[in-house]
Amino acid sequence: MQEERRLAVLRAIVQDYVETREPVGSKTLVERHRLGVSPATIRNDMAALEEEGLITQPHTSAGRVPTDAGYRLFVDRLTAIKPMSAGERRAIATFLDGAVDLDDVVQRSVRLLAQLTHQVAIVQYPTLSGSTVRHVELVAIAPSRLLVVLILSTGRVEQRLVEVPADQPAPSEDELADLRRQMLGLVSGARIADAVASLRGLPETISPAQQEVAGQLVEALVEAMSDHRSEGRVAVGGTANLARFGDSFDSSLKPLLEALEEHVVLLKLLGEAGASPAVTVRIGAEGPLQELSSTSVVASGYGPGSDALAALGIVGPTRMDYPGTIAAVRAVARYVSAILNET
Amino acid sequence: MQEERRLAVLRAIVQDYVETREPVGSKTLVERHRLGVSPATIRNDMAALEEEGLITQPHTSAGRVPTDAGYRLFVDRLTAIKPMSAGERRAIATFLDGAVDLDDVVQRSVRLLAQLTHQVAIVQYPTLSGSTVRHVELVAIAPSRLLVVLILSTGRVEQRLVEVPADQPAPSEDELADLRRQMLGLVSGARIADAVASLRGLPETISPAQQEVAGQLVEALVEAMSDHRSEGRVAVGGTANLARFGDSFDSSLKPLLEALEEHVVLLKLLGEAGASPAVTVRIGAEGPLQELSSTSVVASGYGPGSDALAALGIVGPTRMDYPGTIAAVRAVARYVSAILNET
DNA sequence: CCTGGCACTCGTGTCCCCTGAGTGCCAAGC
DNA sequence: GCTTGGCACTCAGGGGACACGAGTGCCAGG
Repeated sequence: MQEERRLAVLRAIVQDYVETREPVGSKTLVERHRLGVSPATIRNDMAALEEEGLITQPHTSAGRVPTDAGYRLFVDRLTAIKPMSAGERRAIATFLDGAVDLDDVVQRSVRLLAQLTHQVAIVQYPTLSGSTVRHVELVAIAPSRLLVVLILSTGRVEQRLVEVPADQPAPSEDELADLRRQMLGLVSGARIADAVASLRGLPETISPAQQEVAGQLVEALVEAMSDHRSEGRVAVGGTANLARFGDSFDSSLKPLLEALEEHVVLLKLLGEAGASPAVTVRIGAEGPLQELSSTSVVASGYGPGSDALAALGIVGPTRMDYPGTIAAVRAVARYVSAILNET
Repeated sequence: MQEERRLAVLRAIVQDYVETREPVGSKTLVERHRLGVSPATIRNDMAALEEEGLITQPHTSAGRVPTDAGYRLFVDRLTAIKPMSAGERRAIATFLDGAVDLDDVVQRSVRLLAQLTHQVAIVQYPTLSGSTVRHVELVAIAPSRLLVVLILSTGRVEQRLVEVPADQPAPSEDELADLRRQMLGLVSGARIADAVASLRGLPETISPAQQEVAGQLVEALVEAMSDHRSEGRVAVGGTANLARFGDSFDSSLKPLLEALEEHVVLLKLLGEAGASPAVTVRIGAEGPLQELSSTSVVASGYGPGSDALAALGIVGPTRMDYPGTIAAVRAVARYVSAILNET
């Protein structure tokens, strides 16, 4: 009974604090929320909540502020994710549907997320490892210059140039076509990880004269498949929203800006969110970086199919609108996944 | 005679102000620089410099601060660009030489610039329009699916997928090879702008049966050539350096962050710098954006050949170390140009 | 033309006080 | 047993008074 009201008080504190950015006192609380009791009662509840470590007061004569644990409880139990309005859904859909290719999808998603949440948005490019091979093409650009093209199920196209060494015979059109057929047979439709394994064995089955060249081609293809750069690539947007950070400027802005430059760090921030299509919330010091202990991360996996391919999300102050943010992240993740499924 | 000393005073003021970030007074000036005269004399000079609009005092009882015009004069006449040290040159060279492709060159350049200047670095991807066509390739991925590959002198590879409509006959291998030969004849080695013009006339010379497909292929090629996205793409780095901005945080940080998100705005900032391989300095309100009136831009064109292809540079507070920054921007532009020339 | 001296300005830091928001606790009431 | 009004207490933040000192402009003498 009182327990219920206490949680209601916590919810009210979180909501008010997020909105006003100021420690919230017992009096203003009863004024703004219909709690049906007097300030004195609220004070008792607050004392209890503080005892439990859910709220704290910056200084003696100030109101209360949620702790990380307070936000945690709020997120886990006190909030129903408010669904996006029809208008918002439509806006998301039309905005993302205009994308022409994978890169465009990612870039639009970042903008969209930043705009919806008013936070810094991060979108990881879909990793190759989870996707499958749609097509492989070999092209002789010049007698001794071969272009290897790899097309993946995500729509990504990778290409590599291969130079045939001067002391090697350049493969003929027919030989090339044959090689291509063999490659396709091995990898078409296969997942990247499997494709790499199959390819490794290919050169041995080829006529010795062409083994050298085939080896090089396979090498290029494997490299394209395990391309580290696109594997770890992320897009960042909405950094201008940092200007609203306000107070915690000096203390947390610099490490955050530094983190945003380092894609590796960002991937660490998104963390295991990429593993599942559910929204993950990391509050304050729960995150992997102690420098960012006053920021939270709301992230979700996305990708075609039910197991996520990559992650997207936002970074913001612990004092953020969690329900709205979670809803936005979830919505964008779903729409992007849907789009990736179509193509 | 006095005129000379006045300029020396201006130089000293700029140097001290940049270093200390505080208005500089007559007394500290004679202490730090061997000007050989007394503070009173300096005061007279300062009054004259202020009369000319080169310096100003924030408030009556404070020292002097350079105006935009003061910085301008300093940059134009009072500073010899200090050459980079041998160590720095070597560091630049080795850092950039490790790049594997064009994107990598650009990304490394951004990091390098940011690190050298401690400012926010901007590097424009080389525009296509100035480069020439090295090769065109047509590949039938499936009977009704053609891949158009365009390779440019800058090393950039663009590709487009073309679907042959169901009601059209798919071109045979021979027809495709023939079409490719014709295309190559028209555009190989040509500048993008010319190539686009030549291609437009191609379909008319083709047998009517294939005109439709040829037209689509030409369309895809033209689109790849005038790809707006890569045309205007820029890389940004070193935003963490914004944290050092210090005082002018609130006023100029937000617009700057916003500008950094908008690539179009960044291109405007770099401005005509891309037109020539010389270093351009834009101080404060000289720039195109009044919101950024307290920031300066130091930029330079770069690219293979003597006429620049794209621009790179840095954005920072008007109060910056111009000689060092100019030297760094120039050095990086030259090295990047050299690398583009090699490949 | 330079220099030392001098009066003047004014931003900044410090101390102090006051106000008001907010609390904790207690005794009375439902 | 929870709730409530009352009350004393704490303390951050704002505002005024004040001294300090950096820096200036001007003037008269070298």
